[in-house]
Amino acid sequence: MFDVRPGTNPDRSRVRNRKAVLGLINSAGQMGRAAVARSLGLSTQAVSNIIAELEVEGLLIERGAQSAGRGLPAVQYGVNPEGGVALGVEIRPDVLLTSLVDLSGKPRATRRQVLDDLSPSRVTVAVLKLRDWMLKECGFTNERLLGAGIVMPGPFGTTGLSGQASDLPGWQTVDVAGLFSQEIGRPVIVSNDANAAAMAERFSVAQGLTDYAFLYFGAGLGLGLVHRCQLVDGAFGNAGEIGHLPVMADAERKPLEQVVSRVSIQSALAANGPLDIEALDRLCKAKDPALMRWLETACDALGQAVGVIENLFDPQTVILGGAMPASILDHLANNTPLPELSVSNRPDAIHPRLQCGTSGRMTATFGAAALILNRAFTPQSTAMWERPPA
Amino acid sequence: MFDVRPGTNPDRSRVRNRKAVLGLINSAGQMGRAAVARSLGLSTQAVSNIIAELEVEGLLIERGAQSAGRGLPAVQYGVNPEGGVALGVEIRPDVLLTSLVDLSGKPRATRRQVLDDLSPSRVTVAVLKLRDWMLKECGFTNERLLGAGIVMPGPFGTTGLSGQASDLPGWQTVDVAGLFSQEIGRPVIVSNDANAAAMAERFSVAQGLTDYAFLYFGAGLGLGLVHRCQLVDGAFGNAGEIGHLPVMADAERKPLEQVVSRVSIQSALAANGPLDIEALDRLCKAKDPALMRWLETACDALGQAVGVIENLFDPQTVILGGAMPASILDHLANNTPLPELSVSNRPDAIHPRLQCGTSGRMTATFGAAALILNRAFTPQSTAMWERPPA
DNA sequence: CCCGATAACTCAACTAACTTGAATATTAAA
DNA sequence: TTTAATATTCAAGTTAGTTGAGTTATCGGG
Repeated sequence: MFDVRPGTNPDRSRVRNRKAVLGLINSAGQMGRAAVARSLGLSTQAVSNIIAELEVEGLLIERGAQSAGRGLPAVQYGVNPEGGVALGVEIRPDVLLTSLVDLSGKPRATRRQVLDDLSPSRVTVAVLKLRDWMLKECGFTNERLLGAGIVMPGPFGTTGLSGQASDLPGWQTVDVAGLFSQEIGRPVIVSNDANAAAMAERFSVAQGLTDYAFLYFGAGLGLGLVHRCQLVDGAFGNAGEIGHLPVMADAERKPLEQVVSRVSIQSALAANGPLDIEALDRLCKAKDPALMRWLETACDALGQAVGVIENLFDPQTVILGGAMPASILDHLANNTPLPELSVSNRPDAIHPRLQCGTSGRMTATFGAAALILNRAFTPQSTAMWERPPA
Repeated sequence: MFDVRPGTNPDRSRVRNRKAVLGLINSAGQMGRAAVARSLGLSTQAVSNIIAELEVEGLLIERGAQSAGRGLPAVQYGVNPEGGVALGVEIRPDVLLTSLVDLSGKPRATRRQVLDDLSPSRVTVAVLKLRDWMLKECGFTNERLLGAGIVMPGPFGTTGLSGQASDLPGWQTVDVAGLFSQEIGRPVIVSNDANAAAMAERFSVAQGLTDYAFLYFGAGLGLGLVHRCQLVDGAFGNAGEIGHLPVMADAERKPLEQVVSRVSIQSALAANGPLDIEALDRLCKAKDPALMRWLETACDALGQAVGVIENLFDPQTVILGGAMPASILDHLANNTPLPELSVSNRPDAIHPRLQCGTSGRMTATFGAAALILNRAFTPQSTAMWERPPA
């Protein structure tokens, strides 16, 4: 499951340091060699060598010198968006979504393909084809592909939450990461939609944050937790199943998902027939009374959930995103009553307690790619989580 | 706050590898050089050098050769309990508790000192004195002291939960870690009681586990989260404030702490006057009716809380511990109804969903020391969580 | 009972990656 | 104009891990 080798040798040191340099420059926008060296606790020379290497490989580009006070102006380097791309794959019961995201976190291509047969073999074939199309369309060679992130409906393995409609038939016993990495020939990371979407925020709203929670509107409602720049996904990859959190709504105790989710909007607005994101956006902007009523109970329930997340996890901020119109997310972020009895209710807070992130249908698909980008920018946590041989 | 240098150089490599070797051998009990090398992905030679070094320093001891099939029997090494000690300090509003814990996680000495003046200066003086006494009593030289863990009532900083009785006056603005590490001249880690107690379990019930949650009975009820062998303590060190989690009890919505905590026992058994752990133990063993009633509602509420923890963090297990008699913790662990709608409700589960850990008054004090032991056994997570210079 | 396969371990030479210190270049402040 | 400060590079030096050959001890098969 975890192929991390806790031991460090020269090779692995270099890999780590390269990631550290890239990640630092990425989150700072641009930096000079000396500044990077100070920040990482390495010698200027070491950083200089690494940066030279990364520049030759096209991962960094020079951005001219910048004078800051006395002394020789430092030559600035920034991450080259063209330096690499990550493939994002989202497998849903009804559809296969893919995207290509460049090193700066910007989506370059997206694909949406309805599949009648979602068997692993058919999906891998489709993904390979889509990868080639998108790479060609964006003018990237195959060598520039850093890896693929795969998003699938959780929970993984058989749990007390299994057997739902969102489960993919025929995938339960498959080693998904192994399958795809064999086919694609690149590193593959598998996760659920909320975790992936949370990672995507590292390239937008959560840039520079180390600890945050991401509430994701997908089929239901999911939670992605980021601690010290790394996903907290649980022992079996199923952390963040917040949909079943009991909240009070209409003087009743209900699962959060039943009050705050697209399904719950749909049932609140049943009279309008099936609604897609654009339709919801229009209704929100028109202040549709039924939607406003839904928003009121949703805000109230969301406030309770945010309180639980804050007190259990103590994040810098909680971010809302996913398959919802930005107008509704905005309303939720701005009108949710946040509990006073919370560790996050701090007078000296720098970040808002609740804010909006990326919205839209493709959020998790981009997030899938972000799993790979994050890997390129973050030295592996090397805590010893491998079991000693029996 | 985090003084981690993400960059790796030969020196830091060695430090990491030493910790990896120690940690691996610690969790396995004993191992040979070759097995360690395989597990860490290092060459036998590298491990051999490191083990030789650790043996000279007294951190490892030879445990004889063990033949396993064909081939030269591997010389086994185990962690030498005498190799080092960690100082655990627990500062409470009413009392100062200290302990000395050896490398195997076994407490060697404990002290309980009532202080009328809890100012930082008085406490540091007292701690230094207690450290010297305990070191002398156990026959350890000062060089063998690995560091000190400090446990204080949370939450840290001013939050929406501040201003409670458990707050320590005069400590809010103090850099506690800096203060103590200056005085003691060793690494210092500061945390809250639940987090520390969770770390202590790595040396008993949670040995070999990578992901677990620990419910700690202290002044209230706290939660310690361990993910990939590392504490998840939140952006400001305040994660795990589970006491305010709303649960249903007696058909009402109440904070968990009001139903499951020592204070709540005390008010349920008000007729008996003030009760200490031993008194509670006697009542439990005598099946006192009032206590049994309390246990019933507590179990019910606990089940709800465990459900939330499981679905949000997906741990391998949830452990109960702290300032309660083992009899009560046992009852809770065995009689709590665990929700079926949980990702932890898996037919193929290896670990019990809920179990007992260390109980007693000193749990968190031992845990404080465990913070340091854990540091000695776990290579620092080197994710890049340092902010780039502004 | 002996011999060969197997595995742990060590020695010595080798290599990769980072560090150090001197030299050079460029800028701002005195 | 001089001086201090800073970035950068060059070249030599250091540390730690790797490699491959050789040694030793055990098991198991003939």
